[in-house]
Amino acid sequence: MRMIEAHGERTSPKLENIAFFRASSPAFQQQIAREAVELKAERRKVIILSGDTASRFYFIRAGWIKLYQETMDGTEAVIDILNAGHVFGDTALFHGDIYPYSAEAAEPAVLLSFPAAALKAEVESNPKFAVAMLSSMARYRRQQDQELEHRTLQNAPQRIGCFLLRLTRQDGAESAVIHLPYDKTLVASRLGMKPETFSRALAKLRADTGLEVQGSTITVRDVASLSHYACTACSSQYPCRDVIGS
Amino acid sequence: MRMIEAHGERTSPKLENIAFFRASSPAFQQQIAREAVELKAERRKVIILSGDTASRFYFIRAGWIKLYQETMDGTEAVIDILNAGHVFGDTALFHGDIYPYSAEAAEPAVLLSFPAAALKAEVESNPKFAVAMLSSMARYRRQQDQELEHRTLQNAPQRIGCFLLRLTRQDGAESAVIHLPYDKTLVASRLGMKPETFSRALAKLRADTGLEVQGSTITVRDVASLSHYACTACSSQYPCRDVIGS
DNA sequence: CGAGGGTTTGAAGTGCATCAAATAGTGTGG
DNA sequence: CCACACTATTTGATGCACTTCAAACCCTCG
Repeated sequence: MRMIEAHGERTSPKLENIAFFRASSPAFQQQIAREAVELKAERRKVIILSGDTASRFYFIRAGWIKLYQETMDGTEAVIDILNAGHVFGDTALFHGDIYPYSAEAAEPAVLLSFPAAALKAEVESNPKFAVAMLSSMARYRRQQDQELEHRTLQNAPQRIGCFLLRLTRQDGAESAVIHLPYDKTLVASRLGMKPETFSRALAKLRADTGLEVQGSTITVRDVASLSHYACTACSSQYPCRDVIGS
Repeated sequence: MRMIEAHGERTSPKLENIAFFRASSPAFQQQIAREAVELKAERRKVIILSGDTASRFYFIRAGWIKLYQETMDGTEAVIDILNAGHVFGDTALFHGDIYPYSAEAAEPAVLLSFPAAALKAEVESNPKFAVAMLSSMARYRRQQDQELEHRTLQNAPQRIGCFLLRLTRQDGAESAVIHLPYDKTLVASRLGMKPETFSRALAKLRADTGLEVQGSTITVRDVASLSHYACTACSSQYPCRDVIGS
C-alpha cells in the first residue's frame, strides 16, 4: 500500500477542520491559508534540518514523518514518528526560530506548509489558541516522559508489546488485529533498538504471549496476556490511552 | 552540607522576582501570594503523587526535587531532578487536574505551594503569561528530546561526561571543578543507570579523560578532552547550553 | 564507638549490539 | 508474466555493556 491518495483540490485548504487550528482566529486562518503550500514528499525526503532557520511549519495530511537527531558520524536517534493530523516545526517559535530536530518522510507523505511568522503573532494575540497550544505541548511532554520511562524500565519485547497495545483501540476487546504503520526497521528505531533485536524480540513476544505474526499484520489473540506481559514494567496500566483534560 | 538556609521572613513572598511569574499579572500575583504556603521538606519526603488530584503547584526555593514514575513492583524511573527556581505540578492543568508524575525531595528542600485553580484563569486571560509558559514548556520539551537522544546514543561513561559538562559554566575555560549537586546514587538514576554502573563508568571516565575524583568533587583538567569523549555520540557539540530565543 | 546509608569492588549472568550471511519481499524492466 | 536488483527481515555466532547479587569499605552522625 504505497499509494498516495490523490487530491483533486489545489485551492487553499479549510483550516478550520484541522485540530491544530481549531482555536485560532478566522483572520489568522485566512491569512495563513493564502500562503499554504502543498508538498508531496517521497519516502526518505528530508523536510527540515535541525539547526536550520525555521521560516515555515508543517501539517501532515497523509503519510508518516520521522523526527530525529543525527550525530556527526551519521548515527541517528528517532525522537518521534508522526502521522496525519499532526504538526511539526511549530515549536521552533520558541527556539530562536531554529528547528530543534530534523524531519523526513518515513513513508510517502503529503504536507501543508505555512509561514511561521504569523504563528507567533497569533499565539501572542489569541489566548484561546495559546492555551490550545499549551495543552497539546503538555500532552506531548507527558508522552515523552512516558517514552523515557519505557526506555528505562521495559526491555525490548515489552516495549514492542506496549507499542502494539497502543495501536489497538483499547476498548476492552479480547483480541485485536494490528497493522504495523511503517517498516519494522523504523518501528525498531522508534523503540530504540536495532532491527535484529526487534526481530528477535518480536519472536520472543510471540512465544511468550501467543500472538501471530504475518508480515506486518499481527494478531493478538489474548490482549490481557499481552498487556500483563508489557505493562508490568510500566507505571500506567493497560488501557493507557492518554486522557487529557479539556 | 545538609543545612537548610534559614529564612526569617514568614510574609507572603515577592512573586515578581520569580522567573515563572514574571509575565503574570499583578492581580494574579497578589491573589496567589496570599494563598502561598511555605513547606520545608526533609530528604525523601514525598510532595506529590502521580495520579493524585492536583489542587496546588510548587515553586522550589531551595533544595532538589526528584520527579519520577513508579511501577507497582516499586521500581522507579526518574524523569527529572529540579533545583531552586523551578516549578512543578503546574502542567497538571492540562491533564485533567491530575499530577502526571510523583515528586519527592532528593535533598532537604524549601518549597512554596500555590493554588492551581488561579493558574488556569491567568493562563487563559493573560496572553503574555501563556506565551511565557509555552516558551518554558518548549524548552523543557527540547531538553527531554535531548535526554532521549542521550539514552539512545551515549553509553554510561559518555552520559556521565555529558552530565558533568553541563554542570560547568561552558565558558571556554580549559579546566573546571565540579561539585555533584546530589548523591551519586541519584545521579545514576538521573542518567538511567544503576549505582554500581555509575561507579564503574566514572572510573572508566577518569581513566580515559584524566579527570580527578574526590568524593563528590570532580576536577576536570582537560575540558576539551572530556567534551570530545562525550559529545562525539551526541548531535549537539560542546558548548551545548540550551540557548532559547526570546 | 557503633549504626546506617552511600559507595566501591568482585564474580557471574543477561540483554542487546555487532558482524556476517541467508532468506523473503517488492518493484523494475524486459 | 518472469528474472533481476535491491531492500527488508531473519538467523547465527560472538562480544561488550550493563545488571545483578554479594560483600567489603567508607563516611557521617548520633
